[in-house]
Amino acid sequence: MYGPTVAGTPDVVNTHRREVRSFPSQRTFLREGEAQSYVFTLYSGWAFRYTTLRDGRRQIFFFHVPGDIIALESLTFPGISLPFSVKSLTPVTLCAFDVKEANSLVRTTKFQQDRSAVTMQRFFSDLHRRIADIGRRSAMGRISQLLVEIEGRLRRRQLSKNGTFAFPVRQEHLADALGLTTVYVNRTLDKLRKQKLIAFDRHRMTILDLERLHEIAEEE
Amino acid sequence: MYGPTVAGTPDVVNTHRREVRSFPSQRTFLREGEAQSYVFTLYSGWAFRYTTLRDGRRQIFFFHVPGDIIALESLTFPGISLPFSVKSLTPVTLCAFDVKEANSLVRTTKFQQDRSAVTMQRFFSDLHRRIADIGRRSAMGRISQLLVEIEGRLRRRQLSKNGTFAFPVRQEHLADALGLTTVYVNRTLDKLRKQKLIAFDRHRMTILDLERLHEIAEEE
DNA sequence: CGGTAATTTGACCGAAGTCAACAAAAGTGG
DNA sequence: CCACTTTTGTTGACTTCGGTCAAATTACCG
Repeated sequence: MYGPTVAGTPDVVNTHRREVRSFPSQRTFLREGEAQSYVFTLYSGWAFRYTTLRDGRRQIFFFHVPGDIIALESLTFPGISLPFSVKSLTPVTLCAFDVKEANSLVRTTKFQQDRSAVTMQRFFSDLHRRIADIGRRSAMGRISQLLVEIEGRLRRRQLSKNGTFAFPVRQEHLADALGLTTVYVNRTLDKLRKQKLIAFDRHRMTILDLERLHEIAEEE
Repeated sequence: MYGPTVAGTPDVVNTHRREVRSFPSQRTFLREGEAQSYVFTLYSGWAFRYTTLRDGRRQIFFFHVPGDIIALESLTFPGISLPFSVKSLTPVTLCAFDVKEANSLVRTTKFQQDRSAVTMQRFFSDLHRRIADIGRRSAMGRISQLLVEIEGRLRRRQLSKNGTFAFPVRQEHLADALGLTTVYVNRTLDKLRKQKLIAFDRHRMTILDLERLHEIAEEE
């Protein structure tokens, strides 16, 4: 259902795959504090990077969709210990690359270099935007912003058709990603639905009016 | 007053400085969207990276203290456009390095390599922690966490003595960094002061009980 | 079909925001 | 060095967005 992407996957994945690993849904497959000598791309499925506070509260930093590189940072700083864990949201298939080799592959061509620079730039940009969202936007703004971001990322990989895409994220995850509670996420989603901006059932999200949603994302 | 650091500064700064630039206080000297072919170290003074929302709300992502590298990301991804601006909080002196050269210098010795890996690791860790703070901690927790973080960073550079350090950050900046309002930052600082955890006047901060502050930072 | 997990709804609460006035510092020019 | 202005910080009264608690519904799954 959350199958492999084709066009959007960095070529490095297809030409120099090293090792494939699969995990079931809801499995933490990278743990905070570990140092990685591998870099992973998410071949199929969704995952998220997160941390857990001492009393169990959780903060989700980022949702990973098919085609994403999972621990980007260790690509350029192999051996650093990660400040987050990564957990699957659906069954996932990962491709593992030796950091050294992945690096030399990326550096091979100007095309690959630019492509990975763009990837990095988007990632950092999304991460910073998330901080601004949580720090300075209302619940409406945050949720809109996240939906717009994810729709865009999926679209580039042909995983969103007319604003409709598979969305295996529970309201609890949205809450943990956006600094809200599930109850309030629910009420806010309801508001977006009643305003005919989005439609969804449990597994499928449709953005009905991207332009207005984007407007709300920016203004609220 | 916010003078140069000695021991904590990456050696690369002292041995291969390229160009020195100075800016007055309150000057935005790196702008969002620009691509940098230089990497900067903050030789003296404080600065912060931030973004501004359409309606003027501001989110501060990170405070930079003397000895910090300013746009870390462009060290490994030269040419990416930055998702943030950087503004001085005091008069600052920067050392600019050509990215290419800085990189080859860093790669020269195992020592330098490890050192810059640790720097990166700390930076990413602080950035992720900030997200978790804003998303999941109370005002008390957020402010405590930030003070503990900054005291630690300054101490490693000998800029904090017995928990006392120069602190040219206005309450407005704390608010914009932590997703709060100045009024509430003020009340919360007052609470910390009344609990004898910190003391401060406008330019100087003293942490009176680091252990308990750290406890609050983790628990609230 | 029955049990568990996820969503939805209602009633109530409180942490943090808003608005506004004032006080204390810090510049600034004469 | 002092009046004057501007920035910051402080405090009070009141509001609100989002949280909490708890009880339905509704979806999923074996």
